[in-house]
Amino acid sequence: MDKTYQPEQIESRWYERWEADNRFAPSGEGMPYAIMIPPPNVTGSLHMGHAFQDTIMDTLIRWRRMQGHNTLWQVGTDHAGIATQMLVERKIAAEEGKTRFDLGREAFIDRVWEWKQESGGHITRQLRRMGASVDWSRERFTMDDGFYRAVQEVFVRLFEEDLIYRGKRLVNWDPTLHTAISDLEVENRDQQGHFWHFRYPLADGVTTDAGKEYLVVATTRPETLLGDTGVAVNPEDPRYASLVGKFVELPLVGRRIPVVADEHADMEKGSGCVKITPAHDFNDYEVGRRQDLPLINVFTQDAAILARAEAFDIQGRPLPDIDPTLPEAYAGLDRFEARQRIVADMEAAGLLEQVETVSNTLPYGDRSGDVIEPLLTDQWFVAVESLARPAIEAVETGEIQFVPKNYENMYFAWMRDLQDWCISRQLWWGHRIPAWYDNDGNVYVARSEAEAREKHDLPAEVALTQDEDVLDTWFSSGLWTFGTLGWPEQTPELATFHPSSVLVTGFDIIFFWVARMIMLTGKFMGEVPFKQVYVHGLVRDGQGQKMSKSKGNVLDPIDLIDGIDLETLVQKRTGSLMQPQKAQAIEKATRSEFPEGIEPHGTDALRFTFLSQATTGRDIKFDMGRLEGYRNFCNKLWNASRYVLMNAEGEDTGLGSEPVELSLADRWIVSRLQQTESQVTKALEEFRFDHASQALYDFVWNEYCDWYLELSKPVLWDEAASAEAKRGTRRTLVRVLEAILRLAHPMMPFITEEIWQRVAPLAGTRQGEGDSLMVQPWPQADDSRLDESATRDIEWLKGVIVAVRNIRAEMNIAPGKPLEVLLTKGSAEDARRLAANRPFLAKLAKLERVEWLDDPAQAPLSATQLVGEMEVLVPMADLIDKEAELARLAKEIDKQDKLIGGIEKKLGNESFVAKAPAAVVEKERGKLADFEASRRLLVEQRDKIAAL
RNA sequence: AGGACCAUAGCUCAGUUGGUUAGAGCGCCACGUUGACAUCGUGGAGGUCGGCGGUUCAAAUCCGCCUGGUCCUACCA
Repeated sequence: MDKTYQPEQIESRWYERWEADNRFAPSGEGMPYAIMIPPPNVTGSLHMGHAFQDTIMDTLIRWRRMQGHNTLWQVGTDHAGIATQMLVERKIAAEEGKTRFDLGREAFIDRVWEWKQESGGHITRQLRRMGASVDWSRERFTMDDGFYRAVQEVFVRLFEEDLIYRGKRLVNWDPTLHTAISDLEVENRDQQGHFWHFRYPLADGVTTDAGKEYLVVATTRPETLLGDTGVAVNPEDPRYASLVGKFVELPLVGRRIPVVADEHADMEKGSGCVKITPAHDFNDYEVGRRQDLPLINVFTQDAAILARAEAFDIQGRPLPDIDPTLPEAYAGLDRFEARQRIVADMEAAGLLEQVETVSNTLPYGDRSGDVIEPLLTDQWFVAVESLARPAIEAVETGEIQFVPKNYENMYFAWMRDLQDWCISRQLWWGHRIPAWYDNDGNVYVARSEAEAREKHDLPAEVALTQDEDVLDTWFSSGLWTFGTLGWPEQTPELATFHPSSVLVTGFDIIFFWVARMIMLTGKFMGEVPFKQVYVHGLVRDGQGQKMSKSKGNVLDPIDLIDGIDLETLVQKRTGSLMQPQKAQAIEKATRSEFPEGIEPHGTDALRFTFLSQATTGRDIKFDMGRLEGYRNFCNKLWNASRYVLMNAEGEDTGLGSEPVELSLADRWIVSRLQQTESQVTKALEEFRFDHASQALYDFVWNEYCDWYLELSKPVLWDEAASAEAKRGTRRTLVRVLEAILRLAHPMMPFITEEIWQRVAPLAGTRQGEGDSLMVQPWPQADDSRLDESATRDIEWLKGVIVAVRNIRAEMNIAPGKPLEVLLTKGSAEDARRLAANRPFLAKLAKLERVEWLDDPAQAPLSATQLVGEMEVLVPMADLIDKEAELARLAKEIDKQDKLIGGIEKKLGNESFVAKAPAAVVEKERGKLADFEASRRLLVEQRDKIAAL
């Protein structure tokens, strides 16, 4: 083995080997355990969130695989409608100066497929780099033929059950992308805005109770005035009671619109009167429905003002009786321009009463960045009510469990207030809606045009055109758990692996995806899509900032693995920015944060870092320091293995029938191993990856390396040690390491496999050349191997060694200087332990001589430390700096006094003694005795030195 | 406005059902190259557990209020 750990070499090699050996496919034996990967965007690239998520899934899958489960990690990618279409549109625009309309639908879609072929392998390659043990043979893409069949089937069946309908509804419209988007794709941003108070003259000579000839309404959106179809007042409002049923004359337009009573109007706010624009505001739409007001749309699809408005009733039927004329002056104006003109015209007409500056929030499309417009359009919807009920129940009954549990509340809150789901998108890239229209506008929903004709008996002369729209991406991803397993066919995989075991996902897509999967899967499979949902937080940068290209704080997981030099990193972060003016600041920050670029750390270290930071339900501030620390941990494991191999390869490791003797240390480390195995297993069961990684780290570094390897040296290197003892220690070294590798493998697959290949033959666990750590049994703790007496003995030994080290440090004695040590005031047990551990003590504490002193009175002047009741003495003679030592002792005594004081106070409290459990009281008494003993020793020592 | 979550060492975080001398890693200080490892070893400094109040014999832990932060939902006519 090389002297230093070099991850890049071993990682790609092992992944290829595993894949070639078909290690990732289900074994076909054991209990099924399945995870469906949240499908990343096919043309996307791996970001920190993916890397984190993939690490968790892979750890679970590898762990369960080793436990003997029949594991399937289903892999695949998503076509990601809007995102991908926009990307290709931009690319074509940049390269050829053409729009998708120049190309036409078919040619454009061909181009998207081309782009998918070109770039679609990127993210899957990166997934491999992360070590993801997904079953590549089953890779799916949401636009595959098979998956499309599932999508069509679901659409058609839902339609046939009246759970899908088409209608003219108010939807979130993106004026840039020209498509409807869901509520969830809308991002609310705080803004400084204006609040205009307008006078709406009352018609027919009516006046208010206060004698005014107008009502005052306030709005942040004056341009929608053109579409007003009413003014609402609160039914309880005495000021306007007499006006309900009367009319106002809509300024600039001249339309007569009624004053209606509706609870939407808040008496406390403004004048108490609200203008109602049902076609351009979601609340007003509801008021319109309640009050039977017409809907008047005044916007084009670009959100510019129409020349002639479009009037509909609440069912979306045209209302020819309403005069659609709009003032010519505004026709074709963009909404924001129209706003200014309308405000100016109102002011000129003396109808502007007041302008307030207010802060409000505006809806933005999270893809386009444009202000979203509520717009009346024809769309397809899923009626969710009947689907939501069982979906809520599945979580209520615990059939699906969220981890951590508090996300269930978030889920319930959303599910109980669910609006019908708009599933049509005015895009080209996606699953085209399986609906056909004849020339009369009749709609036929079927799996194909042929089926539509057959079902509805339509002769060939009847021309049918397919709906232009495609489905919301989340409609298809909602079928992910069963669609990937071959549904609607009843495949063996579907029978075996559905429901899947656990979904690993970010809280940000609980609504987009998780909820919809539960609903659609419940409907079509009659069961839940997964039994548990592990919800993790967002990966943020070291300062807690969201990573984003525009902030220039993005870390690429691959760069953390392979390293990147500063110049390349700067270029990566500042290249092709939307706001190039930020480049300088980003460059500066990057140069100061990574003056040397980023070192390579390897996949295993990155994975271990993610796991160690995977704490429950909170965001992760990615810590470069920990990444380095865990890279060092890999190195530690590497070097410990080198030591073991150096001492075991070519030697007798106790596999044969020769007698074997286990030392105290051997028994101790085996005992501690059992505990570690329990801890790691328990932590994984609870999704506490931080605990699992911590337990492993502790055991490997602080016990196996720091103590056990050191304790093995006296046995292996001492000529006097017996062959049986050497065999026992070698065997323990090798077997414990082999168990460590199995325990660590799900978290750090590469380094463990590499080492295991060398170590396993010595432990007798490798079957042959082709064997892999991936399929070794998961370590199971054997409680019969817990050894408390060995543990106590080793703790004693560690205590004495640490005591001597302490004395060295305090007395400024060179670490290498051989010392003489006396032990005194101990029990027979202490004496026995000394006898049993003499060589270990000598080696680890660098002692020349260690003697038992029966009579404490004969102790020479010494530096002392306490181990239990026993004193550890290092005779100091004239080496002591009197003043310094007295000061140190005084400080120590003071510390003990405080501890003693605290406990005495406690024990002096009658209620404590009376009410606290006896065990607690006993424990306090024991502590008191300890502290007092320490104090006595310190005082004795002080007096001795003071007397010098 | 309502709700959720968070606040522990300079930094990133652990701390199961209340009883610990409050922990880890990184960073910091001192010392150290003998053959696993300087990507290391040994020792150390550093915290009134955000603030106030309450429950309790006992609170980092339970309850209330406050402050600060993150996020979600709603509103913003």
